[in-house]
Order: sequence, then C-alpha cells, then structure tokens
Amino acid sequence: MADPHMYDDPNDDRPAGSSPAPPVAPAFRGDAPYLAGLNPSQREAVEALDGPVLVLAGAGTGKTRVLTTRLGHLLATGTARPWNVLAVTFTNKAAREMRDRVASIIGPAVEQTWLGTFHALGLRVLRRHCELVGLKSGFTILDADDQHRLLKQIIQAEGVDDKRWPARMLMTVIQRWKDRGLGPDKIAAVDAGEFAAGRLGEIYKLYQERLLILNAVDFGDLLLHCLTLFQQHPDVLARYQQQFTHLLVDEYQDTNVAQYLWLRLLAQGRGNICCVGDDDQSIYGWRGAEIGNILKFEKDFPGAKVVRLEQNYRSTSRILAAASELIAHNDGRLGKTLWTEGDDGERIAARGVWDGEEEARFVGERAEDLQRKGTSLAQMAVLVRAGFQTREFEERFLKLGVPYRVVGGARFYERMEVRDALAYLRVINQPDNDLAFERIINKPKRGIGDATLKLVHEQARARGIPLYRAAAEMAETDELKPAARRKLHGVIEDFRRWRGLVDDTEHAELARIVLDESGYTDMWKADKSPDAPGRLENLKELTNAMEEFASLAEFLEHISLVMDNVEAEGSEQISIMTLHAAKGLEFDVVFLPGWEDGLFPSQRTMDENGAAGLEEERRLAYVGLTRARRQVELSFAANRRIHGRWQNAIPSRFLSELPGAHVEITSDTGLYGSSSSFGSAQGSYGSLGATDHNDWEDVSGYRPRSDDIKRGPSYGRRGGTSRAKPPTLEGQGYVVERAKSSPYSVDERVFHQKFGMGTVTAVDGDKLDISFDHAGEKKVIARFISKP
DNA sequence: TCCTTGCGAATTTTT
DNA sequence: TTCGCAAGGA
Repeated sequence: MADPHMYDDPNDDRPAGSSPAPPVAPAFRGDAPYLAGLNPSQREAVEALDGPVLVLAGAGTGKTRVLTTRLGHLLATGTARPWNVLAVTFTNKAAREMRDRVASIIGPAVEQTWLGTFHALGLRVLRRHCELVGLKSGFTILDADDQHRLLKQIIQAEGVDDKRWPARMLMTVIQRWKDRGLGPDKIAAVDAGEFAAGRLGEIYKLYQERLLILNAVDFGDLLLHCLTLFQQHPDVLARYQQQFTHLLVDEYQDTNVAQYLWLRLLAQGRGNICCVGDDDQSIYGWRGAEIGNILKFEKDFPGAKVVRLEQNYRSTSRILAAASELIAHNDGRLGKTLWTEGDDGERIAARGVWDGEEEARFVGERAEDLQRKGTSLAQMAVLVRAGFQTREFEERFLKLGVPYRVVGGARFYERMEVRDALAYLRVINQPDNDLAFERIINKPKRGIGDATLKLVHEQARARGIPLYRAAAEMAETDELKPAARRKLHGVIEDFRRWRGLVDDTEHAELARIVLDESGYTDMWKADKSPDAPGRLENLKELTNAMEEFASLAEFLEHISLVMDNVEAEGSEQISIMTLHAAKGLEFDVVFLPGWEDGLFPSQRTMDENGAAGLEEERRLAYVGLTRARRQVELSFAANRRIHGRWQNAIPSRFLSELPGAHVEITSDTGLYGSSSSFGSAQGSYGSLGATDHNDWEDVSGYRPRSDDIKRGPSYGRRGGTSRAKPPTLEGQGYVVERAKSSPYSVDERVFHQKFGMGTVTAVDGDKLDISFDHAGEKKVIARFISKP
C-alpha cells in the first residue's frame, strides 16, 4: 500500500484504494440520463470500462462527447474514484472543455481527477519528486525563446559555427530526441554525428547540464524526467500505477514516443487504458508525433477492444465521399468508412484562378455572396497550408470591409513586450532566474551593455552563483568602471525595492509599479513605430489578467504551462487559419485555397519526408475537407508569388484524387488553355465534374502516384520563376489552342511568355522539358507555351 | 553603446 | 518580398 504521505495534497490525491469505491448508483445502471442519445458504437465506447480500448473516432463522429461521457460514466457508476483516473489531452483548450463537460455530468468531483495535458500532468508528478532527478523544488519551465537563447550560448561557447548550424535547427533535433524519450546518454554517436560536426551529442549533454544548474526544465523534460524517474525509482512508479486504475487519452494519433512510454508505464498497473484518436488525422509527425503508436495499439495492449465511430454528424455525404476517396490513397491506415444520414449537399467547388490575388478576390466575393444568402461569417473559414498565405486574404477582406480574424499567429504570451514584462516579474519572484535577468537587464536601454554583462557572467560562472547575485555584489565593489557600476547599482536597488513590495502589494499593482519605475512603459511610449500603442495595450492586458490569480508565483506558474490565447468567439467574423490550427473545429463553409503542387502538398515536406510526408499532407487535406458541414470551396492559382518570386504552378495532385462525381471544377476562361484543350469535345471546363471519374487526369495525362513525389515545378527553387508579375489575363498569349494530345514534339521551336524562345527536349503529357535560348533548361507546362 | 546597412532565409506548432 | 540577424561605423 502506498505511503499516504507521499501525496502532498490529501484533498486532491488520496492514495489508491484508501477507501472502497461506493456502490454503483442503481439509478445509473444502463439508463443513466447522460447515456441517452448515444448511437450504438458510441455507447459501446463509453461502456467498455475494462481492459484496453481503442476508439477510432472519425472526423465529426462525436469524439468529444464519447470521451467526456466515458469519463463521467466511470465516475458516476463508481467504477473509479476521481483520483484514480488519469485523463490526458494535448491542449489546454481540450482539457478545459473536458473538465467543463464532465462537471456537467458528475459535478465538482471532476476537480479531483488527474485531468490535463501531458505536460501539466508530467509537471505535477515532477514537482513532487524533483530531487530524485536532480532538480530543486521551485524549478522553472523555459519557453521556446529561453531554450533558444540558452542553446545559442552553448553553441557559441563550444565554437560551433552557428551560421551553418543555427540554434533553431539544433534545438529541433534535440527536441525530437526528447520526443523519442532519449536523454543525452542515449544518443548514439552515429545519430549525433550528422549535426554540428558530430558535436551535437556533446552540446545536448551540456544543454541538459546547464538546465540543471539553472534549476530549469524545458517542455520536453517534463516527460523525459518523468521517464527517468519512473525507470530509476520503481517504487514511485508502482504507487502511481496503483493509483491510476483508469487512463483516458485523447488524440492518441498525436502522441510521441516519450508520451507513449509514459502512458505505457502508468498503464501497466491495471491496464484499463482507453485511447481515442483517428489515424487519418495525424498531422503532427513533423514535431515528433508517432502515427505508429495508434497503428500498433492492438499489439501494444493485447486483448484490446477496438471501437469504430463511423457515423458522421457533421458533413454532407458528398463532402464525406470526397474526403474518404482522398484518404483512401494512403497506405497503412486502420481504415474507417464514414457515413451520414444527412443530405447529399452540394458538390465541392474547385476553382482555378490566375493568381493569388484573384484567388483572394474570389474568396472574398463568395464569402459576401454566401453571407447575403444567410450564412453567418462566423460559420466560414479560410484554411491555408502555411501562415504566410493568410496575408493575401487579410488584405482582401480589409479592402472589402469583411470582418475577419486570424486564428493562431503570435500568441499573447509570446509577444516580445509581454515576455519582457514577465521577465521582470520572474526576476522579482525568483532572482535566480538567469535567463529572465539577462533578458531585461538592459531593457529599456540603461547603459548596461554586452561588455558589462560579460564581466558579470564571468564572475557568476567563476563563483558558481546566479547572475543576479553576481551583479548585486559587483554593484558594491570596484571591479567595474564607475559608470557601469553606478548603473548596475541602480537596477539592483530597484529590484530590491520591488522585492520588498511583494508581500504587501497587490501583485497586479506591483506589476504596474515595476513597469513604470523601470522605464519599460516609457520606452514604448517614446517609441514611434506603429505597433507601440498595441504593445502598451498588451501590457495593460497582462497586468489586468494577473488579477485573477492569488499570487505572483501562482500566476507565473500558470502561464509557463498555459500559453494559449483565449479566443474571442461568436462574433460575426470569417476565420482565417492554417489547416493545422483548424483540427477539431467545424464550419458551414470552408474555403481551401492554394491547392497547387509544391504549396499543398508542400514541396518541402515531400523533399524531407518522402512518401510518408506526402501521406501526412494528404491527411491534412482530409482534415481540411472534413471541417466543412455544408460546402467546400477549393481553389488553385496558375501563378503564385512565393518569397517575391513569381512561379507558375500546376493544380494539386490531391485535386485529381477527389471523386469527379462530387466535385465541380471551374476555371477562368483560357487559364488552362482554351476549352478545346480540356475535357470533352465541347465542354467548358466547368462540366468536368459531371462525369463519374474526374477528367482531370485524362486532361493532363498526369496520374500522380503516392510514391511519385518529385514531379511538377517546385516552389522555392529555380525554374519557372520570374521577378516581374506575369502579364494579366487580358494581356495575350496565354489562351493557347492545342489539340487533345500533346501538340508539341521533341525538337520543336516554341515560345514562352517569360523565357522567350526555346527548343523542346522532352514531352511528358502536358509537361515539357524545354531548353530555352536564354533561360536554360526548364520544365514547363504546355499551357504556358505557344507556337512561334 | 547604439544605429545603420546588407545578407540570407523563408511550413505546419502545443506545451 | 519581408523579416531578422550580425557586422561595422559613429
């Protein structure tokens, strides 16, 4: 039996089995009110409480409802006591939502469950046993910026060329190692050898050592230290195993190896683990998520029951059909068949346009049109592949006066001014925080530059003391030049005064005092840049937000874990966001712009991760499509400006993977050749969707295969690019007549609007290799070529 | 110590 | 194109 004193908060964490479970509430046997309205598979997923369970929840099949009802059921029937349940999510938002919804079933008892993100729960465990992994109580959590600066210092100190091996890149590698549960001691020389001239293993080790000295951890450590703890202290692990009789995991397809190991260790107690997820929505492979976790669940947890949720309550059957056909192009799926009792709905509209600007114009018009017909802007979203794509839509919506919001983007707590303000507060709360101290020691400029700071650093390192203490001492001695010393003295005095105020000043008020007296507020007041007023506004918001917390320390602890924005929702605004940010959301109408090969699927992903990367892109497309309830408006441009370069583009291969019967492709006149060159004999391009099989492939002669990843012009490379904007459609020369099969042959002389005259060297469907007289070898789509 | 200029790189992102 | 960073001059 566990030592009852092991748990510092008896109210919260009673040791396992300290009291017998109450009898199952008779009224809840089988016909509990919260079970009403579940379909048979949902109900099965809720009621299978014993042994390992995998719930494969397709998009829009009521996953959240199942998850929360299951947790509620577990507690309401007395199968588990609240503190015997471990419920894990990925985001704070999901955790909040689950907590709220479970509370509506079982009331405040939910507060006693271990419900939270992997990181929050990892932290909770770690706080109790930190000394066992070499940390001291009160350790701090570094955010991405702190990590980056710390690693950069190490890289420079080690004399590694940070041009060739930027800290960001090495940080990513280290993070991926941590995601895989690998500490510095587990990195084989071969793995580390690829980076930083073979020194990354060493750098990783130094980085971890520095973290311990700073008494700090990064996000990856929250799990990594837990793993070490569990492995080296079986007694501790055993107690948690005993405590957690039931585990519940959301978004299982997004777990990384470290999270998997963490779960598996804990689940080895009673083995009642229930994971919910959708392999088709695994889109975070690039940050360590291991889709293999969900694929091999049945192997990992023998005797696992698999429940499929396939009835979709969100989308029309045409949208589901399109999404299903698309995702069927992926290999290695667990497989699901989504169906709905709902309407067919409208066909997916796919629109070809001239360039990005026209695409934005088109989306703007469609949005206004739909709004006039009664769809709220709040029920529309523009989902893009990459952040930079949002700009064109923002500009367009501004011009049209269509209210919009960009979801995601810079988060509040990551804004520079907010981080600066927090750094002041952190130093006051905990002067040993070197990174925070360093951040604001000369912000605003107070004449303590690199030279002075370097001396303080040396002193601190030599004596093994924190920077703040070194600075405080040097402010009293003669080691510094009088000017520097005076300035340093001034700041240290300020901090002393502020620290003296902590106990009897309301902490939000203290923050205002600090920001004023330090000159930080004045610095932004004096700043004439256009974003200065916004920054001052943010500082005000920050101090206001502090009022909700009991103390400064509590506030700081909270925000180091919860970095998310509280989004204002419900207002009449169209949303613009990345496909990644859209996961889990739904809208009546979804715009999916930029469906061009190289942009989406992203060339970079395909280059770096090959066929697996392409599959992940396809899942992203699947996520995008399944966000829509009623209508999907796809679009693709023939020309796009990427990083200031114009490039011509071919439609995304995903477009040709959609079922023609449910997709209606239209295109501006002449864009992709005249009508005679496309589709059937007389058809305007717009009639293509009527045929059973999408004619696109027949038209272009281009049949993508899943392993065919390097075709087509690529973004971010030379070839098919030009500096100047391509001539407008009204120009001329772009409406090209050509016969159905390729009208060009090898050795033929041709003309290209941008590259001038050239000779065809190879023909592959509608793609030509041309040796231009002045522009060199290029791959070009036939429609951009004319006969001289 | 601060400010200007020039070069290079440029997804997706939670905690 | 645009942004961020680093080197070099005032």
